[in-house]
Amino acid sequence: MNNKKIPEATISRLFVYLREVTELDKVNIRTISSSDLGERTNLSDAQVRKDLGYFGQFGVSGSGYAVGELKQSLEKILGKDKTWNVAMVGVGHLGSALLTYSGFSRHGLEIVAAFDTDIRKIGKTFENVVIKPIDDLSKIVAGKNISLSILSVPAREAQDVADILIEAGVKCILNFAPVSLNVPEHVKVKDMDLSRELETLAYFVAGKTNGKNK
Amino acid sequence: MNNKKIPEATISRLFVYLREVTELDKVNIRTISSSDLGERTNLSDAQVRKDLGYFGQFGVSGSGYAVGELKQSLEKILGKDKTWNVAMVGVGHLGSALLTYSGFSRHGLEIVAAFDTDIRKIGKTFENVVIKPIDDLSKIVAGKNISLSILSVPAREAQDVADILIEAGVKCILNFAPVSLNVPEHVKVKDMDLSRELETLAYFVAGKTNGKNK
DNA sequence: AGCTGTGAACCGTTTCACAGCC
DNA sequence: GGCTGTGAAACGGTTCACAGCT
Repeated sequence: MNNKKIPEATISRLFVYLREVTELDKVNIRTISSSDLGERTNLSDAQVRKDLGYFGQFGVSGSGYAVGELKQSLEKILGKDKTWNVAMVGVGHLGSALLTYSGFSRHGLEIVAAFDTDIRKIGKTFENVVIKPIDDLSKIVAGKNISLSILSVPAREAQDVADILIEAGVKCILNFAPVSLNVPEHVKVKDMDLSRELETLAYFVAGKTNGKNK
Repeated sequence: MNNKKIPEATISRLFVYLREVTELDKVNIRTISSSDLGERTNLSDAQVRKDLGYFGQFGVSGSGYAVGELKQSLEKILGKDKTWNVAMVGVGHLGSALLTYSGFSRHGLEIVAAFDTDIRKIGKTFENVVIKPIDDLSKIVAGKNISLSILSVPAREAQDVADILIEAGVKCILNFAPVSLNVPEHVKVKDMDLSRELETLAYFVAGKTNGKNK
């Protein structure tokens, strides 16, 4: 075992290993080595072993990891026996697309509430979720014990809405608004700034390639 | 000056500084110190100075950075005088939301082509972009000199489509499919695995908080 | 022989701390 | 006095390399 601090990147990769191992299990592959698993996930064998090593020793020297066991262990570690209630704030193009995205619930993430300021949207239903006004956010988030949220409101409203979410007890924000949110220590934010990510990628190939002068 | 290798994280933050400086410029603030800029972006003053330092010395000791100049310098560094053609592949809920998202073009990213396999979608138009079959991808991507792409197809199709994109000359993929894509050295991929990001956030607050047992 | 688990080395990035400039 | 620019130190994470298990 090991009680050192576990890198966030390791946790994130654990979900990737679980995904892969689940596939292997489906096709009845019983055993996988760190190097094979690394190849399937574009990671090094050492990386795979080190990541798994944080949580104990479930490999077998000489043969690798038992797929079924590894799958179960990862599910346990990652809390796959739980479901999470998620609040969605901002039901524009992106927000409504995410509301109808089935990928979340497949991973134990249930969007159980959605909010918007636009009166024309309030009362509408997407995938069994009724859009409510932001004024109701506090009560609903507390009542449904929601600690995860997705923020897809326009940039200028993002900080205000984040404040309301945090005040209501939300602990995590997946932030699609292109702004730097100010949040207290105990709240985790992950920025999903699509334009910025794409521009950053572009920067590194810009030499060889072909943006056009305006 | 400085010709050391520049971290990707630095480039990504440069876009954040530019965003902030653009706001400051709008409200006629003429000067900003590294610590003020750091506060606005939730970064340390040292981080701000080091990032900017990679590209020369545009600060003024004792008073800080001239907002207008810094804005221009950042625009130049980041190639904001260019526009980029982007191909969108997979026009489901998410893909069509992204097609109608105005944030991209505001940043010089023009979605100039969109593709899908679903015959019912082909020929439809979103924001002046006509959906074409994947079979036409190669020709169109080459013809329009497209080096950036957004991949929002189902997981099982993602690798095949990525191969086609790369074969056609695309250099960057913003990947919304929850799979580890195999790509050659010269192609850059940024994974946008929404469920994984949210689950990873959840993991770190799971102790204190309240996922429900299934 | 094959493969894991893990200290140690390495590398990239961030933070510190201070000399130098305005 | 205030703030930049930047080497040096610290940190965090990845890769190496090998002892030990099966």
